[in-house]
Amino acid sequence: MSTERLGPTSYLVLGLLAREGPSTPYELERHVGATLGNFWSFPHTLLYTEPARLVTLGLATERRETEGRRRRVFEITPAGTAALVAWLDRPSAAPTELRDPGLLQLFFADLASPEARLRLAREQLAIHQAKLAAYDQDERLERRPGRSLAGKRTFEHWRGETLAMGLLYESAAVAFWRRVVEGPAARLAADTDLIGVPDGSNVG
Amino acid sequence: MSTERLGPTSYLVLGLLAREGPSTPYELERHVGATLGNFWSFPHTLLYTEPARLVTLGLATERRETEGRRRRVFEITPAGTAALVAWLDRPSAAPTELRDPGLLQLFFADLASPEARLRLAREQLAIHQAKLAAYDQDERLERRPGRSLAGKRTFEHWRGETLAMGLLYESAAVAFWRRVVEGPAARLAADTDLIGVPDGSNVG
DNA sequence: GGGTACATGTAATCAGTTACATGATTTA
DNA sequence: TAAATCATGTAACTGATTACATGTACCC
Repeated sequence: MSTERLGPTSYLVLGLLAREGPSTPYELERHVGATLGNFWSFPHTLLYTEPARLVTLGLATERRETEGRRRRVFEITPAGTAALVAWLDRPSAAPTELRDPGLLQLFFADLASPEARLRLAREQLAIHQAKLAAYDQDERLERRPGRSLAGKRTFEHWRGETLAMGLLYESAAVAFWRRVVEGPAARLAADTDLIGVPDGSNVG
Repeated sequence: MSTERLGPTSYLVLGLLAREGPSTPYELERHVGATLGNFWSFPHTLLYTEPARLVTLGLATERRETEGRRRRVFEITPAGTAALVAWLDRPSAAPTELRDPGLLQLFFADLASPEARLRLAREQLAIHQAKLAAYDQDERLERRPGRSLAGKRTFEHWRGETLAMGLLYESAAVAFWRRVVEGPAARLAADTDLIGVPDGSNVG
């Protein structure tokens, strides 16, 4: 069996199907958007085509609604669960890909005008501040009392844990771009307290 | 002119050709590996095919050595420089892609055994600690006296600045995974001082 | 002079993206 | 009932990855 034709997207879908039960591509999209989608984009078309691929591999089944929107509902198979668990049992050693167009532009900023460089830094700072604020908002909603259903407890925890990394990254990015805005004179990544408390106080 | 058939890889090559002058794919590869390649991987084959594409677009020229390895040397054209500067003048708004297989596995760690989860966290911690140590080593070499040639000064600065973001990210990752290793009890991303001084003291 | 690491490429494939398109539900 | 938004998909394309392959220089 070609068990090694599976990529990150495959495991994303398998994992969501395992945790959330039978799902439509749209439901997958919603879940992704609320979690990993914050820092790892999965175009919606992927979440329509990937489950179909999993079906051909015997890792999921497809059922089509007969009424209304006639949506396709996918469900994980035992083989799918096995593949997922096997993947989880073998920690990935692949390095993080940090693909940031802004950083790429900064890398070449010496080839353009100082004004362009400053504009870049300011826009990037704004972008990351906005993202950071969105995380904070998210977290506040999350902590809202009366929302942690018993069964959802575990999921919410893992969700929060993973999002914490995204939040941490955005904090770092804000600190970084702020330094860039302040100019080359400021020493970079050489001070303590580069990253403050991510509680929103460093967003404005 | 199809000026919008250019992606990040195109600008990477254009930028390097602009800054370093005529280069072979292998030279491009070396430069990338020492800088952006630390957190944004560009497979070496890309650096052979992409320059060729730029040639067809009139943004670079190709010359082939006659002796020895008969390497292909690429040089940026005025049109190429123009495209590069135009890109730098229009700051990108595309969000950062943070594609981390380890985080993906953590996100689904509740579907496997607690042991698998702990193993994952430990391995990720080790990976990021090693990366952080490598950055430190790099920086130490960089600061070595008698190495900053006058003409190289500017480049070295931008290089260092961009690398600082990678270093900052690794610091955050180390702090993050350490918390994960310590268990769910520890509150995540809610304390001050999550990220220590990136001087190597937190690598061991 | 044989092995190893360095260096240079080609070709096929495929995951991911872009472009396009339409149906269903809600709201005003 | 028209407009807007939500939801659901297909198909073409292409940038990136994988697999393969070979030549050159260096070292022992």
